[in-house]
Amino acid sequence: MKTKPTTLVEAKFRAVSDRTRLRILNMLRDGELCVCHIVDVLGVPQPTASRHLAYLRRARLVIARKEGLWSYYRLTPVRSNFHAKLLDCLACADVPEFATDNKQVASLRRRCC
Amino acid sequence: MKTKPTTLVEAKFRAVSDRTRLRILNMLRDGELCVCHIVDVLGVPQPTASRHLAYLRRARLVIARKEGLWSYYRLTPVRSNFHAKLLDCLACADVPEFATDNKQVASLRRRCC
DNA sequence: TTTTCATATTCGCCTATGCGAATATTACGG
DNA sequence: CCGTAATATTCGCATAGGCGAATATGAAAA
Repeated sequence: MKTKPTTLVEAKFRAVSDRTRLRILNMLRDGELCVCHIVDVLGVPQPTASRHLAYLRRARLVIARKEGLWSYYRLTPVRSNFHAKLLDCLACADVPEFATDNKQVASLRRRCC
Repeated sequence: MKTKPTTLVEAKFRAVSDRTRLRILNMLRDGELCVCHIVDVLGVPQPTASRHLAYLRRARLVIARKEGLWSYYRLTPVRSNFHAKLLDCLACADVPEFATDNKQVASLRRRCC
């Protein structure tokens, strides 16, 4: 078994090559959110969101924080030039769902959850 | 069958989530190369390189130019902000093979092929 | 401790895709 | 028209990963 180990670069790129995960990362750009809100905005079953969040965690793109029953996710602090540039890509990625997602997130934040 | 259509953003990210394709894109950053040189530098079978080049073409990341028996590939001219940022990511991606690839490419170019 | 709520993981199925090997295609020389 | 060289595509197989459904985990409440 001589499978070449996957680099973190590849892992990060693969992580952002899925629509749902792109939407999650975009939602987190303005700060942390709890899983239940992410589920609401995405409109997907909770296990689906959880699986994608785990994927993003493995790629070191998000970090989770526990508080009682709730888990809050946020973007991992940028430590490399590559990571910074990758987030720049997100900022100008043309994903149809971003617009409505952003509105819903803004609305959630206004209700100060 | 209600499969959501994949956006070009996702396609581009998926295209760069493979080591071999990352190496190809990196090699092309300084200008076009013909397939046989790409094969040599990568050290993979010709059909493998060809398949990855086709993948990159579908994602609109590279363009091919035919000249007699040879095909020359180069990076697609940047037309979107996203595309530009994505290439910026490549420039600071930490991929082990880049260093030696760059040396081999530089050597090829010096021999003015 | 039993229940309940929020989240995470597992399972089964199906598609996407990587790879080696074989084959097809295309263009040129003879 | 053949043969050959350069490149592209196809096939068969194996693994990664997406999804729905079911289940597990973990913490707070009763």
